[in-house]
Amino acid sequence: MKKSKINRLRAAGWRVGSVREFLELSDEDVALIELKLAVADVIRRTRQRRELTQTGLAKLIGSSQSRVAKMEAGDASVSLDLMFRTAFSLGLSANEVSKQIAKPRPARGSSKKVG
Amino acid sequence: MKKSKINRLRAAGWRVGSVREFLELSDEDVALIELKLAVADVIRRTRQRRELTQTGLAKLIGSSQSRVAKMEAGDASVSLDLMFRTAFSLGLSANEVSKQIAKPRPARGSSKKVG
DNA sequence: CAAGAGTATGTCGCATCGGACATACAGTCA
DNA sequence: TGACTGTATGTCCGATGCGACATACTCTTG
Repeated sequence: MKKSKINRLRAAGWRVGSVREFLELSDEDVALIELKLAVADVIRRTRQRRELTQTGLAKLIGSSQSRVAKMEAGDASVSLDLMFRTAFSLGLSANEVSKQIAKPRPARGSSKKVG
Repeated sequence: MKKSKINRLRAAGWRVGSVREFLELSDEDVALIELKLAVADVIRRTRQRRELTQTGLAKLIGSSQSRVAKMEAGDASVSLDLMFRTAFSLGLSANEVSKQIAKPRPARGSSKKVG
């Protein structure tokens, strides 16, 4: 295993910095992961705003609910290509996605703190 | 063949709209292709600004010159993941990439006109 | 012209991605 | 409690991406 579990960790509230040395992650890897997580968040929020279920979105993009779930979880098995394509299917433009990403999101998951 | 040749066409100076009906391209596909082409441009310009050859950049990202060439050509065999990772390796941040993309680039390739 | 540097194109084998399916988990309602 | 809806997780296998290599093209320099 190398980057198969990173997203899980990060999604669970870990600060990336804390696992970076432990796993072998380059700066670019970290940046890419954070980008994916940001896009994942945009997708989830947009889907919810559109009042779509994961299943509904899956149908919209010609995929399955599990893919959507993984996508929103920032799972390593999902590419940026699929994420952006999905965002576009939700009616977002590239610029809109960019703006949503730039904007700091309200720190979800405040429970599992890290020392 | 479906989307294997699109980039070539587009890169050769075609307006995407003109081939859209001919090939079976959804709006999302088109948006994704344009995004890739935009990122490709950012990469090329940044590489040149850093006075790197494609071979040099390839070494930098642990890949080969041919990959870099395809990447900058917006070839369909290159993922957004690789492109962003490359942009990050060049020292760009996600926001910097976004800004570069937003900014309209100066219409490269004025030779092979269409129509 | 030759030689070299830089870039482009095509292909191959292996690794990863993606849709599908099964199944588990979390909430809600009666 | 059971039934139902929505979400998460794990796995399979066909499809696609990637590094590598060969090779061709484009310039420049001599």
